[in-house]
Amino acid sequence: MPKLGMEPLRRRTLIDAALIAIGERGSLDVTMSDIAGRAGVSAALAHHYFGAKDDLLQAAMRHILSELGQEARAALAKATGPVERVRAVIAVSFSPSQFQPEIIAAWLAFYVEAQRSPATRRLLRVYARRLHSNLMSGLLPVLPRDDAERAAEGVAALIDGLYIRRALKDGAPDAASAIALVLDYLDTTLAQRGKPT
Amino acid sequence: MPKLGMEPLRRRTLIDAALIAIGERGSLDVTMSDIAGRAGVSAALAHHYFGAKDDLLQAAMRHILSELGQEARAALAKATGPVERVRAVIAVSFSPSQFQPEIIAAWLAFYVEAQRSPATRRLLRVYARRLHSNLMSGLLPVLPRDDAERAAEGVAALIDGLYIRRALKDGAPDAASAIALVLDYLDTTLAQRGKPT
DNA sequence: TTTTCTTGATTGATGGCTCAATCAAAAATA
DNA sequence: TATTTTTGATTGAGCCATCAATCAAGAAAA
Repeated sequence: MPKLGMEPLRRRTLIDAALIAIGERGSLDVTMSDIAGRAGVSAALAHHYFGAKDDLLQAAMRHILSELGQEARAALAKATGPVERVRAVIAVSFSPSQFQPEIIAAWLAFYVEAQRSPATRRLLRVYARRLHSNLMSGLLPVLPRDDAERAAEGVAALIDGLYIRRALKDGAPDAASAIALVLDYLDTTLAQRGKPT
Repeated sequence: MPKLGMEPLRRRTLIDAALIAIGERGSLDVTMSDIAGRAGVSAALAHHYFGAKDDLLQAAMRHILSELGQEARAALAKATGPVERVRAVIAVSFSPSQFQPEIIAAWLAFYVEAQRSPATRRLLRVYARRLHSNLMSGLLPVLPRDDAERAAEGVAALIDGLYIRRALKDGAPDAASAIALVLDYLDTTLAQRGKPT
């Protein structure tokens, strides 16, 4: 029985704490002390395990990205047909674990960070490409390539837009109506251009 | 003949400088010295005219909001019919003066700031409401209220989403294809649900 | 003991903001 | 007109707080 060191536990705890802090403040403008405090350790320890603050933030970003990817894979596995794949991708984007103010605030903050940090930009591009390819895997069988591209771009933009609007949480759409809106867009597009299902 | 003081000139210059700085860095993480330097004055003077840094940033936000509003009013005035009004709103959102990386980066940064600053949040809500009402003024005459609401929400989300995607400037859509995408959404929605034009 | 884990204390840098002082031009006064 | 006074514009210098990052030394575990 391999005895694990503290490292994985600490890293995980610190990442969770970082995401909570980011979510609460709504930006990456959080101090290492704050994060470490939430994790119940000293700031020095956070540096010990992550090196620099940026590395911890990167790890946090990677974490939500990886969770999203996991959910997406699971949902795609259950999808029965092409269009179902697209619906699955949409549903995951607005699942309770993703479409909540804290996570959304973190996403937004990371988008801003991407302007400055090439590493973060790279991560966001990975996400964008994965989303695009997931959508295309469902759209290509039922739409001509050009229309599929357009539809994928539209769905992706809709998702991002609904996210950002949710961040203002004023008349922000809840998950249900957000999903409905995107599905409506999808159905309309398919009805107009798609091969019959 | 009223002799103007330096104040309006300086305020304007500083606001421009702030927007350039924000656009370049891609976030509100700009120093007063940087902004003042670009404006060719000392940091102390910036404080003299604006008080706190937040006040200057607020003013900068108000400025781009006001420019957008002006363009929108002008475009709406020229619109001949309801649907033309909607098209005008869309066109303005992607006009060269708005849909450029620096301005978009500023928008993004302000969305993040809104998480922390109630004043900024208020400003963004003003924008959101104005956009919504502009869209509705064109949609209500040709769509049942519920469908109009949905369409307005969809168009708004699409616009925001295309903005945020442009910020990553990877496979980012250019203005032309962004407009095309939104117009396509509009036409499709109208074709499906609208009264004939 | 040796190794791992953890922290308090410290440092160096950054950056918002204040303030006293300067300068120029206008206004008031002589 | 010449002189004094006032006022707005402007800045350099520096205070002060915040924070990321380091380090050396202490606890805990092996």
